[in-house]
Amino acid sequence: MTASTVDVLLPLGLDTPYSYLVPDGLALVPGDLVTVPLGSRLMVGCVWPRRGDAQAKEVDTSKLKAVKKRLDHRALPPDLIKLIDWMADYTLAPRGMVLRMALRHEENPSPARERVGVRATGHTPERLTAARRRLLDVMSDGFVRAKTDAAREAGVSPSVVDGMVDEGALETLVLPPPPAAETPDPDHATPTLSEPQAEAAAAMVEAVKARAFSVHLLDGVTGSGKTEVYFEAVAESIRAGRQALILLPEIALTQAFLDRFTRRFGVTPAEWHSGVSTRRRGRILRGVAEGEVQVVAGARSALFLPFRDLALTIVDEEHDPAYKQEDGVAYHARDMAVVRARFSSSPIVLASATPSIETEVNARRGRYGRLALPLRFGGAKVPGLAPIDLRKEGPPRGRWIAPRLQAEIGQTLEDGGQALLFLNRRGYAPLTLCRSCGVRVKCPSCSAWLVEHRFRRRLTCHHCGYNAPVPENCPACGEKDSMVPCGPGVERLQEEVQVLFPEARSLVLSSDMTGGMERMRAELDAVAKGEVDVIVGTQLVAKGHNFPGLALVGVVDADVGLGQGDPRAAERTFQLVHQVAGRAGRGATEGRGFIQTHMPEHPVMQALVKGDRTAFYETEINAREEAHLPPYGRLASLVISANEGPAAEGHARRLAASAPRAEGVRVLGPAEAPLAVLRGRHRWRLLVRAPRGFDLSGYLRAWREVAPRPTGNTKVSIDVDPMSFM
DNA sequence: AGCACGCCGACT
DNA sequence: GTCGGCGTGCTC
Repeated sequence: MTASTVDVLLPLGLDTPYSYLVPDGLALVPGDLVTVPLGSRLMVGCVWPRRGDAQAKEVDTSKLKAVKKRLDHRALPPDLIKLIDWMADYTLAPRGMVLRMALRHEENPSPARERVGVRATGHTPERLTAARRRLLDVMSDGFVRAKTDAAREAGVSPSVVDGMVDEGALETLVLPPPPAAETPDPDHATPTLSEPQAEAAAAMVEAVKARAFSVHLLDGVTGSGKTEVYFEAVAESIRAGRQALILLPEIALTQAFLDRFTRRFGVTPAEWHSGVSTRRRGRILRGVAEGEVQVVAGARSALFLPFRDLALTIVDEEHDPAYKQEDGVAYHARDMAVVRARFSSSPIVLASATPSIETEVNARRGRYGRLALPLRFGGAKVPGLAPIDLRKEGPPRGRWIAPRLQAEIGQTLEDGGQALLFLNRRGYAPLTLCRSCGVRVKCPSCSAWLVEHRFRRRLTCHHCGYNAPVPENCPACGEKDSMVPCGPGVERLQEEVQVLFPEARSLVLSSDMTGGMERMRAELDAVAKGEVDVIVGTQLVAKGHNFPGLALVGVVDADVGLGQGDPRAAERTFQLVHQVAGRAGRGATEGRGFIQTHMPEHPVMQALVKGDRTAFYETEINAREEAHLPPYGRLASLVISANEGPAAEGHARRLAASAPRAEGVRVLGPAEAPLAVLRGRHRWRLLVRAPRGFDLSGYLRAWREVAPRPTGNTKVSIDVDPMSFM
């Protein structure tokens, strides 16, 4: 009689599960979370399905240790297990590292702190102070309240509550844990939809009812009411008592989104992102696993939540590059969401005003259904963009606002409207150099310039976080007071606004704003109330916020990132500028937009100026097809990093030399990676190009088998479907 | 990911 | 002579 064993996958850099003995009386199924001994410590792992094929090497039974215990609170559902296996195969990451992403948020299963409530006993104490009287008044309804709530409602300090408990006027009792999220009401406020909106909504509702895998592109310009439309599909999944996941780029999970959700469903959705406390996440996780939490709005990590009955996934702003995770396991959350939808036999909707080329092509090929929304009837218009040719009518030296844009801002302010200036550069100046010797201030551990943040009086590296005070004298030649800032950032642009329009109230909105979420919320409120005249913002302003009073949008430098010939840069510029332009004219007023550029003839600029989305997609899709770039070809990038440059380069060369031959596959490089040094690591890169439909992961796995092992501190990281084409 | 083991340089 | 740096390999 052989003792039974299970395979347990551990959240480590291991690709294969380990076998453990199962103690008598413990029933385990795949997906169960268990504590197991590993070496000298205990750790949480997940019971994994046995591979169908006879696992090649059985471990010596005498070596097996036993499962310590099963964590009772939840198990990973089968579709999530499949997703983890699939992702590991696809990305070449160790299975355990993918599992880690699904377990990360519950390393400390919250020891649910007991909440204590109080209730009136009817007994009145002998000494009644004013505070005590108020408290008893509030409590006289006989309801149970949390201690702090009772104190707050009565306007007394918590010690008064404690005093009344001691006197016997109040009794304490343990409160049940609060629900992870309130139940959304699918019929709270049903919207009036235009005909095209209703059609798109109906198609999505049908897809939810079908309980089968399907992908739809919900394609509608800013202001066409995409959110309201997909909310109808969410409502259907709630009605069916099932679950919906709404993925958003972290930065777009704003109050504006939550407000819209609340207006539609009466309550806020469960939020899942890095800003949510561990305790709260623990509760949401449990609720999701048990099926009580019906709607989660979350950033990409929400993809790994253990939904009990996933009925629908929405990927909002599906084109957003924030969905791509670069470090650790390299994956694209949008693509993985599609895979999970397939494994859970449920529909997924990709929503965007400016779909990625990949998604657009999938829709054109008919692989994805397309639900197109025209502009909202009777609503405001998306502004056209007037080009300002910086070669002909640029601003004077040291300024960034061209005379024509200045005049337009002036006119807008006179008319009482708000203006938004968009510049995708944080800080004061992207470069600081010595006027005397020309030296540029570099990051000591990255190949990047330090960016001045005048507000904080520091120079900062945007790649590693290094920062130092702004030097008064040149660090190279010692010349006094010779350091000058070069180029604009949003802070410097605001300075220019203050000079040009001394009366105007201006505000900088960027991700490194101090004060966190609350400050940001307050600032946005101020904007909405019309307390701000000119907003100067980075890409943050493009995402999700509504500025009802906005009458003018100025794109200060549309050329940022363009010109190096990276097709992805063109796509990104188009998407970003298109979105920023969409911020204007969402209210009653018709907005106007201006775009400053050195290359007005560039196809991207032309498409933006004419508001011609179709032209952009035609040009870009043709270019991709001709160059056999995704989605008409496949790419993988291998970054070889080491503490010393020659070690990285040497290994990159040996690696390239060991590449297996395959029909249609080319290995390009090695070349220095775009950021040649990052956090003190020297980086070289290989790029693999393969035909469409080629099993790139399989090829890379075979390559890794025959490749020389990296030694010392050299590391190879693989990115299948990288964002960068260069 | 940890943790132990082992091989090399520089100190009480 | 030992302490301790890190590079390497193992954990069912």
